[in-house]
Amino acid sequence: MIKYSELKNILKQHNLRVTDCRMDVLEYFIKNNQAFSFKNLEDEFEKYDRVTLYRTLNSFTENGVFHKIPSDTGVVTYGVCSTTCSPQSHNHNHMHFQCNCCGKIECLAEDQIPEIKLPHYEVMEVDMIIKGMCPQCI
Amino acid sequence: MIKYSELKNILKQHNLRVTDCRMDVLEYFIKNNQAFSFKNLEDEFEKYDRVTLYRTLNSFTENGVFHKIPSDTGVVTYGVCSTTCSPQSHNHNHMHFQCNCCGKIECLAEDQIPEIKLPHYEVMEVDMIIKGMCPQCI
DNA sequence: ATTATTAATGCAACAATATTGCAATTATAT
DNA sequence: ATATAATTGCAATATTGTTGCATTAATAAT
Repeated sequence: MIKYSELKNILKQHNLRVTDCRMDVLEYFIKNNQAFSFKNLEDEFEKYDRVTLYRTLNSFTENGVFHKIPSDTGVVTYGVCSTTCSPQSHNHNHMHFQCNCCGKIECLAEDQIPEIKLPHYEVMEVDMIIKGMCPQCI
Repeated sequence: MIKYSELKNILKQHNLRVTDCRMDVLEYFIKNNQAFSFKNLEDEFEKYDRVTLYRTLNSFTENGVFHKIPSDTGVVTYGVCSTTCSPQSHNHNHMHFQCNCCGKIECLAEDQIPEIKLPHYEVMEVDMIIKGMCPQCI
């Protein structure tokens, strides 16, 4: 269980004001340790206006608290950035796992991403989406 | 330049009727050798109704002619599947490159995808999104 | 602790994106 | 050439995301 003061510090470290909505959303992501879409949040936090949730996701993304996770469904999900990310130096290499059974999306350790070399290209960022079965569903 | 009869064969091989819209869309993808979004098609093919283009993309995807390319913008783009793909056996490993400069999205050779091993997980499909600069933009 | 300043929230309206039903049309098989 | 079955275009609808603005709340300054 993450402490209130820790959540607060994360917001402050990213130059974000501390508000109820931001605290609740951030806590929800961290305590579940998985990625969520806007729709997930809308269902979970009916007490907040849709627009506020959109803006929360946007400000978190712009300020390096969250990163967007690519998907081929048109539905973007968001994950908490590793602690080394900031608005200035954002770690752009991510590895994500999506379970075909329960649908859960997780962020996996970045150091597992193999180095990619492409002749004639300049590689700046690598994002891997791995689909399959998670330990709980096997 | 791809021949009319070849395009026709691709459609027939995937159990799709040959229509003007499908021929035009497929030719557009193949001759440009890159990925396009719905929006791209809508701009290119004003002669066809938006709904028809949506349905064309969906039928191509469902029948293994196209595959969807993940993105973190919420805009899905589509790429032509390799010739070995069919509705029955679809090759699910893809490597895509998106140029941060010109925006072009390309499908890269599948054999360049490194094998991923995740303890406790069952990996079924790997999709890599690589961002950077393409040869033309460097 | 109180006040001034600045930012976030909620609401309404709007914009963009995607889907469905159905009649008319077109493609394929016979 | 005709029958059958699928695709198209249009209209309506649903879903998803954004903007402007008055009110409210959070931080900084006193």
